[in-house]
Amino acid sequence: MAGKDSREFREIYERLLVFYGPRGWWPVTREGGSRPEYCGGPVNHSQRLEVALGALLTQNTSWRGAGKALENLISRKLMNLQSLLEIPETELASLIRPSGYFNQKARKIKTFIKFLAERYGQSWQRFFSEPADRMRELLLELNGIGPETADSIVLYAAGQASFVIDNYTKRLFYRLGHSPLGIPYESLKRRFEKALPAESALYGEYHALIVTHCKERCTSRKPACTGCPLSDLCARRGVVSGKD
DNA sequence: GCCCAGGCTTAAA
DNA sequence: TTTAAGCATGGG
Repeated sequence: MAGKDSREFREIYERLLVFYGPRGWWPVTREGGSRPEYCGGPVNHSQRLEVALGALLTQNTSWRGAGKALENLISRKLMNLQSLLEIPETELASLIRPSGYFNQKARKIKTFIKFLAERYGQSWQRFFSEPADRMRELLLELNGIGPETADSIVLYAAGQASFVIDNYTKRLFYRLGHSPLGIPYESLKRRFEKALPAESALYGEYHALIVTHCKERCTSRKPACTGCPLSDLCARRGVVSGKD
């Protein structure tokens, strides 16, 4: 089974990479820049923090709104532990309004920031050097961080191999005929991690390509199957349907 | 107006 | 243990 997944998951990856090209995930704001751009992920700790907050802010929300919320924080020089620790939760909520669920998300950000400060103090950057499994475990204990957000932080903020699953991944691999409709998160994650070598660059690119493909082509309502780079591998090619 | 968007928590069945 | 409701803005 792992052998079959291994061949097929790699083939899907190669096809998507050729078709769309490298995605440059996760978007980060350059030093002196005003908004997040796709240029290859974080290279400093302020950017790692930005990626982690972005992962919280984009929960069940389009990236557009999350990006705008990040811009607001960055333009006010708040993308550092001390400022985020000091800002009142209500003020934080008003700044991240465009990302939706702003009250809940403000609380989640506060929870995460307090965790870093209380556990690591001044050397909070050490958090990103925790082993991937340990980091994931710590994140999952925090209110507001579930499996996808935890994996996004481990993979894109810390640069460690942990495969990210999301609804796009579930939908695409269901349509391709590789997994049942309501497959549990951990189950699909394990399949990817067994099928592929544990390389953060590979995991990061793969997830980014899946998101691109599902946003641009394999959409919820009317998938654009004509010209799809995966159509000859797909169990549901040409099947027009409402959902799924 | 309805549907969807790079989820998660809490409470009810 | 599975299912539903709630969270909320913004674009198509």
